[in-house]
Amino acid sequence: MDFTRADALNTAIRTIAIRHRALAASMLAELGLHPGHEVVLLALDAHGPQTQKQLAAEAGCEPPSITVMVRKLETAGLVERVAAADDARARVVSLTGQGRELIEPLRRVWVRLAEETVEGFDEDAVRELLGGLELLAGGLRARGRLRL
Amino acid sequence: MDFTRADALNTAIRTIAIRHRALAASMLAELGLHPGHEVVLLALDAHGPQTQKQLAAEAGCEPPSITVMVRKLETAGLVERVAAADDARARVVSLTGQGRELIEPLRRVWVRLAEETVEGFDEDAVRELLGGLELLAGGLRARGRLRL
DNA sequence: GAGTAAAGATTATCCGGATAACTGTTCTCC
DNA sequence: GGAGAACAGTTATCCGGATAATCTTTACTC
Repeated sequence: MDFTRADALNTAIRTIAIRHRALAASMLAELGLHPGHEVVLLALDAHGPQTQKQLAAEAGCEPPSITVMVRKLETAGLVERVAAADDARARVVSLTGQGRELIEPLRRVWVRLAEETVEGFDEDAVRELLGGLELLAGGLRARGRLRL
Repeated sequence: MDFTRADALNTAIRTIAIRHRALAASMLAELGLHPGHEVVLLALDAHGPQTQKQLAAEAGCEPPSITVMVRKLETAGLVERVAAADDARARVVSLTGQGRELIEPLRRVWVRLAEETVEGFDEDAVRELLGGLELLAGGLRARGRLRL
């Protein structure tokens, strides 16, 4: 690949990353959340109570990041941690009632974010783009240097 | 847009953002750089000495981020800042000889990163994907809440 | 069963990047 | 030409996310 093309690709990804996150941040702020928290909450909603290790895998980030986020969500009253019955090392995280109440608004924000992200794209373009993004994500995930 | 689709889109973008950055970080580390620095160096190489405001615009991030990165690049000896001749507020940043020497290896790393990112994609798929990413980036840039 | 390896979680410390607040300079307009 | 708005930059402080190291508990192996 020539440099111009490579730069265009890397720059586009960087720009999308920064802007999508900024947009997410401004929308999530309405719910008192920071970007990253939504992933944890949605994962808990989708797959029920689970350990932080599982959460890390689902959220696509490292355990220490989960520890911190979960602690903040816990002090915010959205989540609770209890020691796992069968393993004293593990802690099972689950949504509190207050956390569950936040899920519906959160889902709406999540949809609005996606819609704004692809605003101006027609149906086919979105489908094509989504396909490409998922391939890209899959490829990067596979050859990532990360532990997960 | 339904939730499933929205989630797929948001998650893919988040995953790509994290992984691409992680991949970049591991490659840039070979040159002693952190992600973000390369954007500044490449901008200086592409468009010559410029103020930090211009750098912020080119790098797609906020002035305070540029201040810190430029200071680190300066202490690393890759960049130097001189007061602008016509404006005592502004500081013009330029590459040092040592910084210029890093450009070629950096460009190679940048190309390698892009190649690894789209590994497995054929020529047409890359072109299509790049087009979609640039549209996405443009749209997000346009409706961003950021100052730039 | 004892001793070592592996795993879950946490802490500390680094980084980029954001906003808010502040400093100092330039511009504008009366 | 003097007052106030606008602007370049910096600092302080927040956040997510990463790695490395540590602690505790479980699992494996002899």
